[in-house]
Amino acid sequence: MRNAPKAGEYALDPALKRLNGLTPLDEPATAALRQAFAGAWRVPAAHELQQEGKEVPKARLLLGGWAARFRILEDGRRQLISLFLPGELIGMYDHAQPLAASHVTAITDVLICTAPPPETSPRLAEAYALSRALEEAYLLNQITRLGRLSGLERLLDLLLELRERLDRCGLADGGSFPFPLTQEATADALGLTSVHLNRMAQQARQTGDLDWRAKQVTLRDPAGLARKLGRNEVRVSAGPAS
Amino acid sequence: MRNAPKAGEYALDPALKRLNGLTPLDEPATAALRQAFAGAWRVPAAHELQQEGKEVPKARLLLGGWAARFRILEDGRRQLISLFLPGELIGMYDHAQPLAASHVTAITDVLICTAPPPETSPRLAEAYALSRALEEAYLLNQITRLGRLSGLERLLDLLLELRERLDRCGLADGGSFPFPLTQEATADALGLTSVHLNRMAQQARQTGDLDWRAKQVTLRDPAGLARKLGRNEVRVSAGPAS
DNA sequence: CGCTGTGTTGAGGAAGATCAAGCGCCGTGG
DNA sequence: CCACGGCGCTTGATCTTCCTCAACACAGCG
Repeated sequence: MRNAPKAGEYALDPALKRLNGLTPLDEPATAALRQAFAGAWRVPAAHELQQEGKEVPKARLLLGGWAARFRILEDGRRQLISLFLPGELIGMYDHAQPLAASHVTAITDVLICTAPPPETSPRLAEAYALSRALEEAYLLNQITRLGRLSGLERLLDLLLELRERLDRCGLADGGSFPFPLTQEATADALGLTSVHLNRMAQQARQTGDLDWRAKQVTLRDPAGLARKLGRNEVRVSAGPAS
Repeated sequence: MRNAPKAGEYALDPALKRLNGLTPLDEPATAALRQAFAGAWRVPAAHELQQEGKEVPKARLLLGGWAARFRILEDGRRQLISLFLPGELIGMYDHAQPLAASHVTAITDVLICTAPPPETSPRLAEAYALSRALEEAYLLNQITRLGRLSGLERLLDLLLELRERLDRCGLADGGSFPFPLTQEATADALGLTSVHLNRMAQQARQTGDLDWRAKQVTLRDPAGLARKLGRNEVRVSAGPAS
């Protein structure tokens, strides 16, 4: 975790930028968010944020760092279901006593806070709704990735998605972005073995599409790559914003 | 579609049974639902209910028949993302002008109605929330299925899930239930080719675990099979009801 | 300085895809 | 009534992708 910043180093901007980018927030919303940020706490890498089958605590907002949602089978096989990036919601449900459908752990050191309730402001509620719709769309992406793409395609498709998502909170610099997952964890996300993932990564390097070292990924020509893979940007609302 | 009942033949029970099983509904909720049922309409098999990228019309409730959510890649590869069974919600979102993240088509002839708004009653809102949480849990199931299970495991795991879901609306009879998907469509759901799926099905037949013919599936000993696969029932709430 | 975790490479094997053909069933039209 | 055609299911042969097992290199860290 060499390159994972300490929790104290995180700017609060990414989360605010993402939510505000989903839909313009009003004064009560930003005020509530800033107050929530003030009560944020840090969770070190590899620690549990949620345990499958246990009751989900209050909805939380990820302010900095990466977390992952996964399931483990009885024989040890592991599937990484999705990733949580800065500005994304963890465990927001509308029903009583929700149970976690998966584990969640911190991948890097992580900064989280309690999410202000949607009743705070209609604008905040709208931002949450959009965030959850995006989350669902990412799950659908993951399903088609695992079901119908080859190993190499899966890797590149995932990286393109992450680039797009990080861009929403200002954490992508062109085709470059932090990528704290080990190859092992990446393989678990893509339904591959780490050995095979490694070979696919080499292949992507040799074609020049990918530079991946020291927890940092650079995609040469993300737009062209997306076109080649037949991947288009995720949109969940016909409105002017996202 | 020989065995698909005509839309007119559907009882309205399944949907009501499912929703009421999620959380006990009150008088306003059941009244609103019955009124919505009265305005239900029929969509023939293979017709579109929703188109990817287009704006989602009002939220709908599936009263009878099966529908499927899927994506198609540019080169024709197809991934069936999830299934909609009687009593399940289609296209309910909390934000303005939602865009469909996938296609939805009717697999059998289908009976649908507009879903009464959640504001109708807090009980109805709770039922919707639980329904959506279950839907998310099924997506997670699908992800681990595609990512980490073998072909044979995928088939049996999916069938176990469908049995459980149909049981919620009273459409499963022990280990037996209607299964209107072709092998081709089933393969698309499981990320396999139809040829390979066929072989896995034969294998399951030979071990006696599965009887699948004429759009009808029977699982011998679903509980034992679930145990063998390490699969446990889906629960999304710690409350007394599901 | 040795340990552990992560990435890399090789050789061989298994799961699943592809290509191709045939069969039964049913609806359609002559 | 029968011939035809299409669709869904089944089977065989061959090829590719991905997995398994094993070893080693390298870096960070106690």
